Parts: sequence; structure tokens; C-alpha cells
Amino acid sequence: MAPPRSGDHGTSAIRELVSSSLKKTNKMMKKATNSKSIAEAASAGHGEEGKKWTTLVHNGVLFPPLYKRHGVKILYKGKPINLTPEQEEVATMPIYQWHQRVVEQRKQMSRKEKKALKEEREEIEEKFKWAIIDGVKEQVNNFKVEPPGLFRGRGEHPKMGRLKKRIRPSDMTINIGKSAPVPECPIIYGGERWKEIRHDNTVAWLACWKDPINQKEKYVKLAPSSSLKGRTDKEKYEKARKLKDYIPGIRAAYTKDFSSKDPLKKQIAVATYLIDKLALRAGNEKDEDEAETVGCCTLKVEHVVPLPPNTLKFDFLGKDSIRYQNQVEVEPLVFKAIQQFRSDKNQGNNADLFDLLDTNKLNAHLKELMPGLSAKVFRTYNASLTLDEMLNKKISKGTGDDVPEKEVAIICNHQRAVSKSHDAKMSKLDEKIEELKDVLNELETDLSRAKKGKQPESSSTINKKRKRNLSPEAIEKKMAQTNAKIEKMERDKLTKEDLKTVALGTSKINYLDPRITVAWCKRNQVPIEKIFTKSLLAKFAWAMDVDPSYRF
DNA sequence: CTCGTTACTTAGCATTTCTTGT
DNA sequence: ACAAGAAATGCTAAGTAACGAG
Repeated sequence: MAPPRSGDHGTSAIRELVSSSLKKTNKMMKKATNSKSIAEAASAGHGEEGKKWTTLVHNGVLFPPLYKRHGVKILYKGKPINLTPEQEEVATMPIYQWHQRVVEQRKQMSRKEKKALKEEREEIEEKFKWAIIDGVKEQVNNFKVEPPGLFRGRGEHPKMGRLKKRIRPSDMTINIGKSAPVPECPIIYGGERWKEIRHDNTVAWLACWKDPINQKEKYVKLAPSSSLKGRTDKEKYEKARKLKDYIPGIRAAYTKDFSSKDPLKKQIAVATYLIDKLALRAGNEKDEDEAETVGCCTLKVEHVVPLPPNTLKFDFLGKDSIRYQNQVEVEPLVFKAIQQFRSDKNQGNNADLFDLLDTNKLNAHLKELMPGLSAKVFRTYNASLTLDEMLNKKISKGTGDDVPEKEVAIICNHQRAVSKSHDAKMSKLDEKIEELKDVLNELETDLSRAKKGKQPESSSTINKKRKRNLSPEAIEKKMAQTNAKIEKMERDKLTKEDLKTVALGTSKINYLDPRITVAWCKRNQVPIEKIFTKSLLAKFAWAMDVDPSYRF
């Protein structure tokens, strides 16, 4: 029997790293692995309800270096002002040129210096990088404490520009196994204590603190490659697959409720329809001091415009203030319902479209239809099912004409800003295509001359070198190659333009059941490394042994 | 039921690293 | 050997959703 789950996750490289650094923590390991049998017993059966681990050992978190004074004074009414270190630190944050200079200095450093600095950094980080959970050494995701700075936020955030203050050990709660040594507070904070020490094995976090900007709890957790994360990720996809079995019934139920006399039922039905059909997010209520964004339940009248006979025009800012614009034909009853919801509201455009509804009620209703169902499951279901269908309908593999993930990214509205260099890249491609076309023209002249047994002309502006006297066949072959190059570049150009605002990575990380991809690779003899990066391979280690016939 | 709290996933963009063409 | 460009990773903000107290 394999040691606890270490065999089915992590690359050999990771394992090598692990074993080399294990020596240092050998003592702790011993203690942790001694309870292995308990851990196995827990995970073999169902374990205790809500229990995430039995033993947990880690070294806490790594704080950023304290601020180092530079002593440059700022002028106020022409006079230099004395600043306290704290004031100077904040004053330095908005000074763009100063930061540019720091960046420039770093660039100037030689390769060697950079490497040395990096190694030094890695040595410090090594200690915090790992946790031992139920006897297995796993990577910690975010062991570096977020440094202080000026808060930007996304979109029109009311708190933009606020100072995000430094996090200290006294802000930090540590969660760790009862028998594990409590990590020491860093000495630079001279005798400061952790805020609290907990031994809560019903949660997956190693440390937490309150974000000073939004007063929300933030957590230090294990990396996506960990078996704990892998397990929950797999469960997410299994739940989405279960929805597949329930979906006919769910659709029948909400279709029936489109004409319900109970107004709440009717709103739930229409909202569920939109979440199912358009993969909208649930839409929790938001505070005044957050950017004004919406999801399904928080849509306003102005966000959904009915265009007769049965089209809805959506236009609103969703998560991260990303604009959702879409125009879709809907069921006539849904169209009518939306018209009615809109006209019911006499407060105008800013009124809630689903005024009787919130995510609590919606999810409570979904739970009645399928155990564990909530709004977000529909996004996973929709994305994964779409990919599965795309990959299995196209028999003509490897044409490379279309990116199957694009469809999914568009459904989920995963967008990205057009890169600064996009236009430059496109014109460069154009240039190269023009060059190749010139080459082609010249080859054509050469060909007709060669056919008549003449030497090629050597007056080319492109190629000053004297040409070889090639046979017509050889020239034709060259022409075909050049043509193929041009066509490839034209295709590249099209896809590049097509995908310039589409973020393909988000769905790959969060919505697409990796087993679909792995199985497809197995069926088509495509190495999985071509599709998943190193970190995705680690994250999806649990999916690698899937049967080639797997369907979502 | 509502509200604040808690714990977790999902997200785009900045930064770093790798690859490629010269 | 190197710079430019592409790809990968890192960072942390911004969501979802469950839960418990009143």
C-alpha cells in the first residue's frame, strides 16, 4: 500500500524537493506520521463530520521586510518637511518616479546578482513554503503576508487610493495541530505575539487576518496541488456532473413556474432560467462601500431590456466590474415575465428586477431540487458540459482552426484587457505577410524563367544574394511552403484578433473538469503537458488516471 | 427571517520566466 | 548570447455561500 496519498499527486520533481527538505523537519514529521493510521482511518471511511485534518504542522507566515528609510524629504511651501518613518513610507507609495527608479536599478543588476538575490530569497522562503498535513508534506499557497500599499480595487471602487496598512503578527491568527509546535513570532517585531492560536481541524486554513481595507477575513491555505484542495476540487466537478441527471427535472419545474401566480416562485423560476441558460453568477447583495456590480439576483431594471418579440438585451457590470453584454432570445413566457417584473416597479430603472429574491432564497430553493445544489454549480456544469460536447462532436481533430475553450470563456464572460502591444503585434504580422508575398511574386518570376531555361533575375530588393539556379519543381515546392507560411500567419492573425479580449485561462483553472481534457488527450495521443502547464498538472494530479472513455 | 461573520472559490492583471528568432 | 515576445506564475481583490445569533 502506498504511503498516505503521496503517490497520486505531485510530480517527481516536487517529491525530490520534499525529501531533501524533509531532513530539517524530521522531528516534526515523526510526530505527524505517527498518527497516520488515524488519518487513514478518517479518510478511508467518511471520517468525522466536517473534519479536514488530523495533524497539521507548519511554520506560520513570512512577513515582508520592514520599511527602510531613504531619508528624502518632501517640500511643502518650498521647505523640507521632517517625516516620521511611517509618514515617509506612505509618502513614498504614490511617488511614481521613485518606483520607476527602483525598477530601473533592478534591471541594471547583472544576471549573477539577480540569481544570488533570488537564492537568498528562496532560502528564507523555504521554511514557510511547506506544511505537513496528516503526515504528508504539502505546499502552502500564500505564506507571504501581503505588504502595505495603496489600495486600487477594480472598477469604480469607493475606497480607491486608501492606505492598506501593514499587517503585524498581532493581526494574525494561527491555526495549527494541537501537538505541533507553535511557530515563533519573527524577532523583527520584538516580542510581539500572534493574535490568537487555534487548533481547529474543521477548517482548511493555516493562518488568517482581517483585511484592513474591507474588513474581510483573509486566509493562508494550502496550494492547489495539495491533496486537500484536490479532493474538494474533484467534489465540485462531481456535484456538477450530478446536476446533469437532475437538469431535466429542474428545467421542467422552472418552466412550469414561469406562469406561477406566486410572484416569488415566478421570480425564482426566471432567475434560475437565466442562471442555467446564461451561466450568470448568483449575485449577492453588496455594501455601499464596494464597487457597484451585480449578478443575477441583484440585476436592476435598467440592466435587462426586452426587445420584442422575445429577445433580452443584457448590459451590466459583473464581478471585477467586467461588462456583461449579451442579446439572447428567450422563452416567450420568460420574456413576458421580465416585462412584467420591470413594469411592476414604479421606482424606475434603478429598481431591483427581482425585488422579492436574494441568493439565500434562491439557493434554498435549489437545495430542494438537488442535494447540495447552489447557483454556482450551474456555471461549472455549463462550462464542463460545453467543453465535453465540443471535444466529442468534432471528429476532424487537429485542424487547429478553432479553440474549443473559446466557447466556454465566452459563456462565462471571462474577459481580459487588450494587451498594450496588441496593435503593434498585428502590424508586425501584416508586415511579415507582405514580405512573404513579395517573396512569392519573385518566386513566380523565377519559375516562369526557369521553365524557359533561364537564370533567375538577381536584382531583388529583398534578397541581395545571388540565387541558385533551381529546378522548376524546387521553385514550386518553395512557393508551396511560402504559401503555407502566409496562410498560417493569416490564421494566427485571425485567432489573435478573435481572442484579444477573451481570457481562456480562467475557465481552465476553475470550471473545466480536467478529466474531460485528460481523457481526450489519451484518446487522441496528445501529451497532456501540451495542454496543462506545470502548475495545472500539479493541481489536477487527481484527474490523471481517468479512463480514456470518460465523459462529463 | 435578517444580518453579520466565516470560510471558501474565482478573477484579472502585474510580474517573472521561458522560448524563440537573430 | 541576447533581446523581444509569449507563456506561466504570482498576487490579492472580489465573488459565492453556509452558518449562527437575535
